[in-house]
Amino acid sequence: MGVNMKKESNSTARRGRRPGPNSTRRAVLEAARASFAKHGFVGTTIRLVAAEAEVDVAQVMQFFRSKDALFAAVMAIPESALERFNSLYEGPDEHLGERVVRAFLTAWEGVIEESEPLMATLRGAFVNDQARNQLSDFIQSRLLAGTNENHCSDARLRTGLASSMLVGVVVGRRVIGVPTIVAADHEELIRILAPAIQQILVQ
Amino acid sequence: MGVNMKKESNSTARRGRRPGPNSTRRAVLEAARASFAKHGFVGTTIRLVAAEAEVDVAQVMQFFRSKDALFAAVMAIPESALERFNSLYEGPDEHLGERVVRAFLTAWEGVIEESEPLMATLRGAFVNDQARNQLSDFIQSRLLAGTNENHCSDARLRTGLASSMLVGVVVGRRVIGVPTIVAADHEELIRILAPAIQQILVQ
DNA sequence: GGAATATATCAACACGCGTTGATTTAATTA
DNA sequence: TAATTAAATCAACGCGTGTTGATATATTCC
Repeated sequence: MGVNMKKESNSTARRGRRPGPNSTRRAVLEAARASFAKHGFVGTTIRLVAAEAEVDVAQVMQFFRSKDALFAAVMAIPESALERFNSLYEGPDEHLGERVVRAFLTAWEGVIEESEPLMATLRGAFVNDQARNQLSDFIQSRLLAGTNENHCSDARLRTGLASSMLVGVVVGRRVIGVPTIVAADHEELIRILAPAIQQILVQ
Repeated sequence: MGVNMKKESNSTARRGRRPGPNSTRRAVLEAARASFAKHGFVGTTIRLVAAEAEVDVAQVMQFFRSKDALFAAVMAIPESALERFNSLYEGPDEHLGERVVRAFLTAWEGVIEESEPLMATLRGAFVNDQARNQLSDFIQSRLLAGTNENHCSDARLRTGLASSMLVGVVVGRRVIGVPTIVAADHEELIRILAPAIQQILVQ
């Protein structure tokens, strides 16, 4: 009784084929991440992900149990993106706005392993409840994670608004594709946005 | 030869039943507007729109030719919303930011006949090319329409960014539903956002 | 009345989707 | 070798979708 030990094997190790290098699973995950980031949740089909990863359709369902589970595996916000926001409040207060804008731009437009899950979450937030909650948490509390002051409701609102506005800039650049905003480079954006974010955050 | 004159009728008016009060068409349009605004383009099914309007499915396809055409008819940004932005530059410059924020909040959260097409366009921008272009134009040039100065590229970028950020706030409130941002009322938002938008617009 | 036209209803098509089951091949251990 | 287990492939199901055609019922003009 107790735990389910099959047969009389005295070894706890399971027998049979060990999981291989799992290169296929990773290929599926990367194809899915790219597709979810580019086409959104409903615009992504398992069949196309499978084709992109050069894998059978049923294989995708065997690794991940469903399309929702596959999406959940993709949109897990990577640690590297979260850590980017943890040390924002260290440093001179008069440059807080600039540090925040830089952190956002780097997270959303840096290496694809970091930005694609965020884009997938953003696009999915319009359709998928889990993505909506995750993005809500990100907007609400990412900028608050670095500070250890008492968060009066006004500070919570201010950080939430600053995050929303920067997400709006990302939407303008990478979803809607407003030409003028797309054409601007990071330093140009920082020069204009940093003072405004600064004003919102520190009153 | 010439124009197509049927029979020898000397009257250009067509015979047969004249279009009725068209109450059904309007009911379909209102149901579609609400659904596109609430559930987005892909989340809206013609069958549900027809059911909501208490109309047969094929009727919807008879009035509007396709789902895309129905969506196009819905997301036409109403004149009242556009006019809201035409007189923004009349008045003291030190209150420009406040006027802009007020115009956005009123357009996006005022009466549903005005805000629903905007919400439909916003949600559709993630899937539909036409909606994306329309929203891009709105973000790019709505704030510029009121001014008659020479638009240096810097001013175009600044107005585009201000619009994107305010769209981001709307996304946070009405799409993602960030609790703190949803809970804030208009005056609270204006108090925090107006100075930041002011700073972006007038440098 | 009778022709002409708009409005409304019914049933079905073709397609792509997520998902499932059966089956075969490959790798690992007793 | 033989058993065990994972990886991979094939074919299909059930469902909901946008869309279409045939058909019946009103309404308007000659």
